[in-house]
Amino acid sequence: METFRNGNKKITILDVAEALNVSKTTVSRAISGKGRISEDTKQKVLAYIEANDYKPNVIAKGLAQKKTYNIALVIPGDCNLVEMPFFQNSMQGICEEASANDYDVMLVTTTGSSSANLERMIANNKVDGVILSRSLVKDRNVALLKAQSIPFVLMGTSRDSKILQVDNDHRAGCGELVGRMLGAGITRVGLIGGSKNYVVNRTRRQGYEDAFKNAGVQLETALIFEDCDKPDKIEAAVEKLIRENVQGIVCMDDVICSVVLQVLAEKDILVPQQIQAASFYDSTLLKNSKPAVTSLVFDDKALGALTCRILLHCIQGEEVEAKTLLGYELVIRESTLFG
Amino acid sequence: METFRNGNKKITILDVAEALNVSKTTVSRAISGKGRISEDTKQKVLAYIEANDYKPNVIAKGLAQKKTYNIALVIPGDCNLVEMPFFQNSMQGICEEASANDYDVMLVTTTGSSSANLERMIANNKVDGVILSRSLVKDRNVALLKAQSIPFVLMGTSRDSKILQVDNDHRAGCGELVGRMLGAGITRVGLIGGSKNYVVNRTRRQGYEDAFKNAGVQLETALIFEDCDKPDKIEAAVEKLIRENVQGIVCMDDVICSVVLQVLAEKDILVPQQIQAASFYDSTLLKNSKPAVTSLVFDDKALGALTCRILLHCIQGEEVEAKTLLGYELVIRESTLFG
DNA sequence: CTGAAAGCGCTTACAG
DNA sequence: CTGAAAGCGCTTACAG
Repeated sequence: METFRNGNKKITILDVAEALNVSKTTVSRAISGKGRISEDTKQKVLAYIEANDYKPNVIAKGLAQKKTYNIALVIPGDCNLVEMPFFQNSMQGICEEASANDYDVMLVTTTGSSSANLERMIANNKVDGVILSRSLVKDRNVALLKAQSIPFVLMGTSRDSKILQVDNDHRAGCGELVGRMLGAGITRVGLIGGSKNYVVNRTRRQGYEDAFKNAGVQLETALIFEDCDKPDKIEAAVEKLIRENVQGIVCMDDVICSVVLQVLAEKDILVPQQIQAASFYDSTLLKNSKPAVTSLVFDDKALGALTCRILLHCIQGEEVEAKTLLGYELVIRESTLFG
Repeated sequence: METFRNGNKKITILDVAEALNVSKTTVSRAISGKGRISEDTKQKVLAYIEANDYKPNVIAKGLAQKKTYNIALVIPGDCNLVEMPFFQNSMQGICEEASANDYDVMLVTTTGSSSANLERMIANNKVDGVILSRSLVKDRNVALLKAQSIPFVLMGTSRDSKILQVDNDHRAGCGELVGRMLGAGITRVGLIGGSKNYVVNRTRRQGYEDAFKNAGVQLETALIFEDCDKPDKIEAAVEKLIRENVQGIVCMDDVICSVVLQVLAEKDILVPQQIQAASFYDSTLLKNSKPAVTSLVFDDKALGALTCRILLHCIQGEEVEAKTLLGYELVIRESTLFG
């Protein structure tokens, strides 16, 4: 019975040591590459390991080294539809990068403002570091992490310059998009954005403001609508913008944009002839809509991978950039009329 | 220096043993509740632990017990927009349930058909069991898991009765939905579904067929359109269904449904007066569309939690149901005309 | 009821 | 270049 249940019992470092008539120390050294060891014995050990499919027990290794080879990824349990692709894609980038470095990622979903789950995981010594993803303006996870002095990096933006952060450059992206409109003589351009609780939405607005400053065009706050997280708020915003005679509307996400297009269509306002439209969050929604929408595209997967890499460096005690910004791409489609 | 860096150094079982003048064994027993121990000393230990905020090192505990207190969650790295809410919500259910049982969940994203990442995690002994989520018809993860004889449960459906599975009852849900239409005299009802590579889409079709069988109505395969994973395929399907004079259309997801509504609107076909429509995947898309769409709603979070619970039971060697089905809710809105 | 000791599978000074 | 030994922080027969 026993034999059956242990059919594929894992072989340990001791097994290979005995088989090769060397010490565990030697085997360990051959694997880690640390410490002096002759090339000969090293190859011998490596060959045996390869042949017998030996895999070191990472848990035991971790115990001895006081490491876990795990990182935690904290994502909001209650994110909205619009943000799911961001989390999905960045998640994949993180997992792949971690895997490539023999790390694994533990998932922590935070509900509401409670950081109990993260706390538990840290108290249990289960991770070497953590990735916080796209945070709210008021984030209690940050406070927790700081108090525990555990390495962490924010995949997103924060005004707190003390926390490591890497993000896509929403500000520059939005700046260029709006700047192009202004440059094309479209000076009355409205902005419709989601919840101001999200730092990312505030960052986008900054890009909008930058563009006006750079173009020397007077900003009109009456053309800015934030916290439009429900269809009716978006519709109201569009109607006001129409009354303001805007020539262009920039939307902070694809859902907002599709509502905008719908409202404009209902009112028989032509896009782009009468009002131009552009958006963040390239998606099938925007690609397939009529007209196809000019939009900013970010590489979320690359963002995840980079964030993970930076955290890993940080865990290994290396110096890392305090803030890293990744680029963007502006895909121009039928909904706009600039170059 | 040292002292600063170890400012919040974790206290170990030895520390509490010495502080209390008992053995590590005793402390361990007080915590685990295993083995004989006097109520007095137990309380003494527990009190000290509480007061000094001692947390056992789960890694060390795991090493000694040959357990990890981790489970892996495998999700497709490349799922489409429509499925994201499913993964997000079930993920949350899983994490919460795991947390409540002092387990943590490791994330594995599989790209394409490669199960390399899962393999690595298992080889590294990092998990006690794994949850496979909504699988493809041909799933190589299953084969891998079986070969390793590691506990796993599928959050979804499979024809392989040997694998533990828990799913929402898409079949019964679809059966009831279509059955209601048939019962209301709407006998020409079309079905438009996504990729047949997904088991869940096949399951839904079964429900559709069940309804016809139960109602004694002859099924017409000409009214069934599968693999409609692109807008143009959906449009083509709708046009054919119109020519077939259908009275109702059932869509397998909200994106399909929104395309269907769009096509019908373009052709000035009234919903529900001329053609009724219903869908799976309740979402804001369906709730806010005009008309609001009758749809099947499933509790993905509960599904995740239950799946996790079953896996945990399985890991603990308890008997579990081979297959568990969770209910559904049919939300009737303006797009249909039955009771 | 309690404890000393061995063990989980590794790593790493230390000595040779 | 190699190994014996101690240690990471727990658990668990075994003995008392």
